[in-house]
Order: sequence, then structure tokens, then C-alpha cells
Amino acid sequence: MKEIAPKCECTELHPEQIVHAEGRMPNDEELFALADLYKIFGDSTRIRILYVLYDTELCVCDIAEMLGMTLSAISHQLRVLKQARLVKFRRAGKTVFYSLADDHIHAILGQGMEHVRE
Amino acid sequence: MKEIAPKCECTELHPEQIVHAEGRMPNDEELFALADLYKIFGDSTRIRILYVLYDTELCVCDIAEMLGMTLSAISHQLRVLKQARLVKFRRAGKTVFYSLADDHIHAILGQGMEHVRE
DNA sequence: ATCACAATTGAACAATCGTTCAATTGTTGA
DNA sequence: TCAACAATTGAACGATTGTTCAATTGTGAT
Repeated sequence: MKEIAPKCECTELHPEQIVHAEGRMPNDEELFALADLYKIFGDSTRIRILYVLYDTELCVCDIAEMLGMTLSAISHQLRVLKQARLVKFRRAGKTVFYSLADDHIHAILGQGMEHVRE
Repeated sequence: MKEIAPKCECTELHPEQIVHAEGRMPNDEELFALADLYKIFGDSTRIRILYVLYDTELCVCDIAEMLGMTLSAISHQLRVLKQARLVKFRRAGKTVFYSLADDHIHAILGQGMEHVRE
């Protein structure tokens, strides 16, 4: 018979905390969704895009100009932001204008910035 | 004489928005720090660690047990969280107990979860 | 229809990241 | 001093990610 894998024994020292912690854990689905949300914010190009759009709508070309990046790079990231519903867009002729999807985004950015600045 | 690179001309369409947006952009240093902060939250293992520590201190072994991962994997991630000052620790004999660094972390997690759940 | 141009897309590449494995550190108790 | 064990660390691997380049789509003007 094969030996079972060696198992850490220290958990028996604090079962109360474990039971307590397990009792209020969000479900896995929510935890993964949360990580995915933060993943979107976790890139400086995307953060800068969100900030140039903070209270203004701009076309892709404006954004590329302001951030000193190519149209393609910006467009790729706008796609990510669009899929995550962090930005919305409207078409006007050849031009597409992007803006933040809702006020929630401001709140999240503000919260993070507060932590960074302290 | 070499031709200058072709330049997008659309920015001339909305210089007002650009000036406006540029006027309230945080400096680059802050923007990069913000992206780096969110990068830490943008991983499901780290998010789960932060949640098991939500209001309890636990040792590395407890966390590994609860998340069904190896000690090594957890320890590596705790190191990342420690460097970002999202968790703090205290040593008690052979055991090291981790907990959230401050209440700000709760606020950030709560804000994100609110967005995910809506 | 054709041209100009804003924007999008796909493939490819380098760079970054998370986990595993093995070795090591640090502390306790015999 | 030595054994046991919680925890940390470094190297290596595969997987994911952001940008570039080239090609393409979609719209408006001639």
C-alpha cells in the first residue's frame, strides 16, 4: 500500500479561525470575477486610458496621441476595457468616441489612488 | 530630405477635451503605482488569500490547507503581498501568522466586490 | 466606384507571471 | 547537538500578456 502524502499538522492548532474564515468566504465564482476585474486595472496603459477618459470623451486617435502610443496598441486595450464594461463608446462618422462606462469606475480609481498617495 | 512620419490629424478636432483631460491627469509616478497596486489584486490566489485573512490571522500552513495549495505557492504569494504592504505578519515560535495590513484593504476589496456583484 | 483615413483585427514576438520542485533557513524540543 | 517541522527561497517551466506590424473593415467625401 502506498503511503499517503505527508500532511502538515499545524492546522489543528487553530481550527476556530479556520471555521470562522470559511464561514464568510465568498464563493469561488465571485472571487475569480473579482481577480479578473482587478486584472483589468492592473496595467499602466489601461489605467492611463481610464484617467484620460476620467470626465471627457475622446476618440482613439486622441488617446493614442496623448499617451504617445500607436493606434493599434490603444485599440487593443480599449477592446479589453470594453469587454470588461469599463468603457462605453459611440460612433460619429469615421470617429469612435470612448468614455467611462459609469460612475462606479471613478469610485474604484479614487479608492486605489487614495491608497497609493497615503 | 526624409519624410516625417505620417501623423494622425483627428486630434485637431477636439483640442478642448485634450487640454481639459491633460489638466487633471495624475503624474506618471502615481499612475504606475496605481497600476502596480491593482496588479497585486489581479490574481485569484492572492485575492483568496486576502479573503481568508479578511478578519482573522492565520499561519501559512492554514492558508495552504484552506486553498488546497502547496506551502511554497502560498509563501511566494505572501511575499508579494508583504512587499506591497497588503499583509503584515508576526512570528510565534515556528509559526508565522499573517493578517491584513490595515482597514484600507477591506475597503478596496469591498468596493471591487460591490462592482462584481451588481 | 474610388480614395482617404479612423479604427479594428490577427499573428507573432518578447517579457512577465504563477506554480512546482528541491534545497535551505530558522525555531522548538529531546 | 540533533531531529522535526513551519516557512522561505531560487531556478526552471509553461502559460499568459502587451506591443508591434501588416492587413482589413467601415465610414464619409469626391
